Formats: sequence, structure tokens, C-alpha cells
Amino acid sequence: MPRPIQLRNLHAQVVHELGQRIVGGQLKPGDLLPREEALAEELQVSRTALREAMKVLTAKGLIEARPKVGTRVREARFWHQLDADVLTWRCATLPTEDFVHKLLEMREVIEPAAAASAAEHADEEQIKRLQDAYAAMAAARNLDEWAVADLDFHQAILDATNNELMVSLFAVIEAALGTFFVMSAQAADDFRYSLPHHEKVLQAICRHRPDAARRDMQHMVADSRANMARQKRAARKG
Amino acid sequence: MPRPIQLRNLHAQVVHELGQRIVGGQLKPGDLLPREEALAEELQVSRTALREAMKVLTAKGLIEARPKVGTRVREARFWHQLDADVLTWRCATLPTEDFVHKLLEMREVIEPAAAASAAEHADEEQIKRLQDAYAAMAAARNLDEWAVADLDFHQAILDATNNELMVSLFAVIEAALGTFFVMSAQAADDFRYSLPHHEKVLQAICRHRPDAARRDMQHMVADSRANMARQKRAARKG
DNA sequence: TTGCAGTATTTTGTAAGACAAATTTCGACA
DNA sequence: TGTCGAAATTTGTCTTACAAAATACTGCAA
Repeated sequence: MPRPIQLRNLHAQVVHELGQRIVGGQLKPGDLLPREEALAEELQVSRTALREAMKVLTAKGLIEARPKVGTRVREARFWHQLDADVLTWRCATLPTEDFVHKLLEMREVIEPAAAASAAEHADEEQIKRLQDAYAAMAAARNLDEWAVADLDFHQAILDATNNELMVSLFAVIEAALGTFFVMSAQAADDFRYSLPHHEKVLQAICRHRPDAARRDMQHMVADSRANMARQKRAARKG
Repeated sequence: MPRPIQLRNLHAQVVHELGQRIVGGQLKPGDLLPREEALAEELQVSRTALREAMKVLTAKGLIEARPKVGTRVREARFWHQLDADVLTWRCATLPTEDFVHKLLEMREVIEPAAAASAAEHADEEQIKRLQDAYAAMAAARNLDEWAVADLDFHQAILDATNNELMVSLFAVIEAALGTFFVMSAQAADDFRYSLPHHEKVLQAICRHRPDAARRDMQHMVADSRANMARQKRAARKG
């Protein structure tokens, strides 16, 4: 008996439901939502709960409400694309090739710079955490364990920059790596292939060598891109 | 007669008011907000409007509500630091030297990469817009006109990457440039000093030279950093 | 027929009151 | 002293009512 996904709050569920409809393309920019009373009835919630959800979606730039005229879906250029929820909704279905490319471009920009900054600013505790994450990757016995440890590793690097703006970009890295994990789930045998790349980056950061850290991270992401392309070809021949 | 700042909606005003109190440090992480009924009375709004505002602040990661225990201000590491509102609230008062440094670090990461990507991906219309923005900068007769055109120029570059994730980083650039404009408001005589830098970047993008665009943009941001340091020294002595 | 003004209508915005659900706290009892 | 259960408090949800804003329409006059 598949019970419905229980998010903590009712309005959180509504946010998720409508957000997914919009970002997923079921509701298109320019579309007019049903009036609040009708939509509330359709979703089986009170107008109060619905409105709390709508305010959140408005804050994410997805919709725009005006008296008398109604509530419209905004153009995609107004969406807060870096918002963790928006990214999650975009990756809910397997992302398009185009979007995967954009995620990779972001990694290529963010991660080498973050690695360099981390090599410069990381304190001992942060380096310890990085080492722990690496150890967990080395010890991973399946793709799931690897994925958790890998995310931890990359987050630890962002944290080690000691720049909270950089840290907030983790949502993007998470989306990119998450997509990659899903795509490589089929070929799950050699999930540890990138461990040497991680070790190099780890060493460079431990030794406080920004340039080396940047270069090694560039290699890691470039390799990741190549691997993704390989996955794609395999999937096509499939 | 200074009328209160009229944001469109009541709850938008409440979002602004509470958001500023939190990000501005008047309410600190761990602090417990008054219960909804009391806070609503303090702010002279209904509980309904207050709750719509609280949901927005929750979505921005600033607060966390739980039944019986109340609503707490979350630790800064959970705040959505890239959110345009959060950035605005942080820059509402003149930012700390530390934060200015972090904004500059972000510019150094984002803008050279964006310029390179723009040189690769920009279409004719996007280049036209970039040229228009440059022309407006060249024609600017005061710091205000310059600021508008400058923001336009940098946004046009992000748009020309044709990567909506990159475009969403404009909120960060806007905060960084905005802070810079405020700081250099005193020495408003040579506000056009960086025009040659902009011209070089423009040319590189027009000619589709990614490497040149990256390098020239690096120079521009480095120069901006040097100028900021100069402002700071002047402010200390002055 | 066309333009304008004023009115009607529709939709979101705000308020208020009641009750449900969750969670902590405190007390009773073993 | 420990554990279980009841009470109290705070957020969560629903309902109803009305205010405000903006469009659409209607009728009048030029």
C-alpha cells in the first residue's frame, strides 16, 4: 500500500506539488493557475495552507499573483535557479542532456576555484573532515556508500573556503553529482575509478598548495565530463 | 513627512522587517521569536499575514518553527546566502571588510569564467545588448548613470553564457558592485576609470575569444580589488 | 460610432476565531 | 527512582467574512 509522501507540513506538500508541476513543465510560463478557492479544493487543502505555499513559490520566483487577474507562472528567467528545491525539481526526472551540460559547466567554474581557496584557508579541523570523507570513499563497498562519502568530500571542500557564499553553491554541486550517480548506476562496477583524483586534490589542500589543488580539481571534473559522455554513448547503444 | 516604505503587500513588509532584524544581527541564531499571536500584535498585522511571511523566511533558511517549542532563528550556515533578499539585507548597512572580501572572491570566480563562456556562446542579439550597455557606460555623466549601465553590462555577460544557473549568480555580482558604488561614492570624480577594462572584455567577447575574455575580466576584477583597498585606506585616513 | 466615466464584478489580500496536532513538561503511580 | 500518562502550550489547519485592487462592462454624451 503506497502511502503518499509525508512531508512535515501540509503547505510543504503543496509547495512540492505545485513546484514540481511548474518546473517539470506541466504548468508553463504564462499559464494562469485556477483561482485560490478552486485550487484549494482540487488539492484538498484549505485556502490558508494553499496561500502559505503560494507565498513560498512566489519567493522562489516561480509565480506572480495580482488581484483580480489571478496567479501566473513566471518566465523561467525569473526562477531562482540556484534554489535547492528548484534544482531538485529539475532533476526529479532524468535531466536533459542540455541541463547536464550546464551543471558540468558550473562544476568547472566552482570546484577548481573552491579547491584553491580551500588550500589557502582550510584550518586543521576542516582538513580532518576532508580526510575522513576521503577515507569513507576509499572504504565504500557500493555506489550508495560512495555517493554519500563523495558528497561529503565536495561539501567539505566548499566549507573549507570559509566563504559562506561559496558554501551555498553546494546545492548546485549536489544536483550535478546526484545526476551523475543516477546516470552511472547501471555501470556500478567501477564506481571508485575517481578515487585517485580525489586523493590528489586532498593532498594539495592538506599541503596548502592552491595552484595544485585547482589544477587537480580541474582534472577531476574534466574526467567526470568525459565519463558522463561515455555513459551517454553506452545508454544510446544500450 | 517620511511615510513608511510601502512594499506591495503587508506580508512582504513583514518579510522585509523580520529578515532585516535577523540578517542584521538584531535577532541572533538560537533566539526564540515571540509566539505568533504576540508577534502579530507587535507588528500590527494579523496572524494570517505574519504566518505567510514566516513561511517565506523559513524557505530562505532563516528560521525554523516547531509546534509547542516555538520559532527559532537558525544558524547562519543554513541561510540561503545567495538569495537576493538575504544579500540585500546583508548589504543594508555598509558591509564589513570581511564580507567585502568574500564578495570579491566570488567575483573573481564567477566573472572571468562567465566572460569566457559568453565569448563562446553569445549570439548577435546578446552582443548587441552588451555593446549598448558599454555605450551607456561611456556616455554616463554621473555615478548613478554609470552604476545602472555597469550593472547592465555585467548582467549582459551572464545572460550571454546562455546558462541560467550562471545568470542566477547575478544577485551576487549585483551585491558586490552595489557595495563598491557606495564605497566609491565619495571619490566620485573618476568613476569612469574602469572603462578601458570594460572595452577590452567587450572586444574579446565580440570576437569570440574565450581566453582573452577570461584574462581581461580577471584584470578588471583585480583592478577593482586594488581600487577597493585604496578606498579603504582613504576612508581610514580621511 | 466612438470615447469616456462610472459602476459592477472578480480575484487576491487581510483579519479573526475556532479547533486539531504535536511536543514538551510535569505529576502520579509503580 | 523510573516510567507512563495527562495537561498545557505552541504551531498547524480550517472556515468565514470582508477589504482592496484591477479589470470589464455599461450607458451616456459628443
